[in-house]
Amino acid sequence: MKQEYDQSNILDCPIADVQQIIHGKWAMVVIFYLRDSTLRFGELSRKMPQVTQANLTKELRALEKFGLVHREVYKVVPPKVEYSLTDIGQRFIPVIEALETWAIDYKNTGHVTQ
Amino acid sequence: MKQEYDQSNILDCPIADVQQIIHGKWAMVVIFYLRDSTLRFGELSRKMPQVTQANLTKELRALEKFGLVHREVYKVVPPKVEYSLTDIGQRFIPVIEALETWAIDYKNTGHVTQ
DNA sequence: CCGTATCCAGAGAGATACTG
DNA sequence: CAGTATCTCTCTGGATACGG
Repeated sequence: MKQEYDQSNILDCPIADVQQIIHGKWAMVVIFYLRDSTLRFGELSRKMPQVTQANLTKELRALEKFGLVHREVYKVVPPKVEYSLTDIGQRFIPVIEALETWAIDYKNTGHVTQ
Repeated sequence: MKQEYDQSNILDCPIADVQQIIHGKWAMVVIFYLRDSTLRFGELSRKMPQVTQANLTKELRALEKFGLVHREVYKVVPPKVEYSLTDIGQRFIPVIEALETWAIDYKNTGHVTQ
């Protein structure tokens, strides 16, 4: 039988909490693309062709649930849905920027992913 | 049959590359604990009681493989193994710090994980 | 003390087809 | 246009036991 443990207080380490929110494979990439502008579902989807619509929807729903992304539905035909970062979502941008800096550094020092 | 695709060039988005490296559940937590000092395996293990030894080993091997963590083995009895951040590993610390700042912000604005 | 070797279960990522 | 609905399948995290 699987052992029970309290996922809400994994460690006295704030990083572990973040992991709860940003564990999706495409979570940070979505935030990356939304940082400058509001995007429609199709626009986002075209920027991330490797992600299926189903998975993109799941990721967006997760980010919405955790309050990082706002979903605005327009009652028009054809349907129009726009995604944008919330306030706390915007405050995540410095993390993305630090990550970008590091990624470039990583490549420039001869490291390779995979 | 599963379709082949090039994982090394997923998107023209540097964040996607980082995801290749930092996808382990405990990767960032390990870096968090190693940022100030070199730690022995047992010390690290005690700081992260939720992680089994097997998984901690796996994560450390992965981080070593990607060049973020250095593993120093002392040929003594009993065995002594020390882990520390490499140069490129140290340069990841700003990301961790940005993440910490955000995590605190996230909680202070009434958000909850889970 | 610091691991390795197995095994298993579940989450999640992908493919595909369909709908208001 | 912007999703659902399924189904599969891999990955990896967790449990447990053993080894130099």
